Amino acid sequence: MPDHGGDRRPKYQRIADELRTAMDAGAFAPGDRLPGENDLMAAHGVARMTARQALSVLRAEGLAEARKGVGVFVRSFRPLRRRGVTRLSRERWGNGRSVWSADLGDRTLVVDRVEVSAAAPAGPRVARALGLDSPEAPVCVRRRRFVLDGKPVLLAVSYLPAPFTEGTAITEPDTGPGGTYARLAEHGHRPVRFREEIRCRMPTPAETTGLALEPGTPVILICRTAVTETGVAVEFNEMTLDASTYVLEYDFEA
Amino acid sequence: MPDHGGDRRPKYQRIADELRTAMDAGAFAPGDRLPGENDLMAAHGVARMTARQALSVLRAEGLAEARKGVGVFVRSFRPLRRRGVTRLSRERWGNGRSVWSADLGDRTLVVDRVEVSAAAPAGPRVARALGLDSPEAPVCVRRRRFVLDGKPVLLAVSYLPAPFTEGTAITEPDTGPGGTYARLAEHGHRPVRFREEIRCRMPTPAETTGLALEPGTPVILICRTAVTETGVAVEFNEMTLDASTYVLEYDFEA
DNA sequence: GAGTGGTCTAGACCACGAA
DNA sequence: TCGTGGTCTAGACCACTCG
Repeated sequence: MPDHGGDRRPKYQRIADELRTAMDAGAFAPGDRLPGENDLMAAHGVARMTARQALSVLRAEGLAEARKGVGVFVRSFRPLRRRGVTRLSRERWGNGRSVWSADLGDRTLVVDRVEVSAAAPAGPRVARALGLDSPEAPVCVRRRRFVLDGKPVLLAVSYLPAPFTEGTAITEPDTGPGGTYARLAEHGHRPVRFREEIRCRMPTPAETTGLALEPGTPVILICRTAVTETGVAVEFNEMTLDASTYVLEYDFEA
Repeated sequence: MPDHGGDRRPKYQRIADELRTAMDAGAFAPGDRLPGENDLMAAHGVARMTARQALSVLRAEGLAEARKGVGVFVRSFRPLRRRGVTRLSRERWGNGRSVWSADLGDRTLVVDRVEVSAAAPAGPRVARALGLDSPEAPVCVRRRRFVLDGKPVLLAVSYLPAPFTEGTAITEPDTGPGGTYARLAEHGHRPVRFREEIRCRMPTPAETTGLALEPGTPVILICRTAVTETGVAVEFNEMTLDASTYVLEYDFEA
């Protein structure tokens, strides 16, 4: 008979709370091992599935990660800072201190995979974002995966209207010094205005494998549209970020 | 006997995949009822816990929500757009209009709860963000909850150095026309530069209750620092957003 | 009252990693 | 080899919603 000991809350919630409180109090540091299923069964006198459910709560919250055959451990959060504005315009204004201090600015992202298609149909969504007349309009598609210290952290798919990329290095895996935007500028299509839209949700199975995500890790979606001085959209970039890795930063003026 | 039918993947994953694929194909529209635990047990010849685990996968992905005693249903996503740059431009808050008005479509976003403390110790984190000398330095703390059509979607905690707020309406629940920034401007502390830092993670239990979140819904954290022309930080604002409600938007130039 | 999802038990076999 | 977490079964009682 399930005796809740004067507490109406489910057992697995109380066990999870107890562990979470201990973690907050510093009893378990990031990387430390947590009590396993067997420990919780013995300590709380519950069945296997109940102990398991308690741990699954912590994993779903992104607080713990299980390693098969080893144990359950406290996850750590070491953010990678992405500066939305200054990264596209070399200019800084140093006021306003960062809240999440662990700034790994010196680490460099390595492109893991590149996949380029010189011309493919835009499709309705991309055509609308780029302001193209037809969903059949050809676009250059560049897919890339970025890896930080061996762990994939960012998937990016960039769409550019084919007329702007034909005969340029943009259709090559290596776009050359300055990257895509430098090539666009050389051909008179320099992007000057940007819009980034940000969403956040739980990952699809494809994203989970592509980013090697732990359970309980959301993804951040950034959709960037780049526009020239004359108001022509030259790039639509869809990025999928491991939310346990990234902190986004935007500086702007009133 | 666990017969995986020539497939190495777990049964619950294959069941979840089947439902997810059907949802993508449009067999289940947002709001539609999905096959329940009993349906899946019968259809796939599995035990209760296995069918349950399959559904829990979809809930953890934010795709489905369970209603006790009723069934499991496809979740819908109706985003609320938050414009990070233009919403803080001077014209917006200079003319007495609420900065939030621009965010709304046909829906209404109202402040649900306000809690103001005229002077409290900043604490190390806030002191650092505001560039205060001491963690004991007094700050005005304003806590607010915003509700959209009856559902809480945003928790905001704003910290302002007490010297800038003493004797102003900022220490009142109602800050008056133009809000906090208008009051700051009137006393010679007009914020002109802003930095917003964005993170995303799974919610804490407090956030889950405070925002009435469904399981499988991440939260977006925005930390905004507002700085005057002379480089003095006058506000540090921590916001917690229901990620299933919000889309953030940032416009900027190269 | 019937059906639903929420919680829980007491077993079982497996794959994995470390000693 | 041994302990770990991953999966799965076959039951059970409960609270909730709806007709």
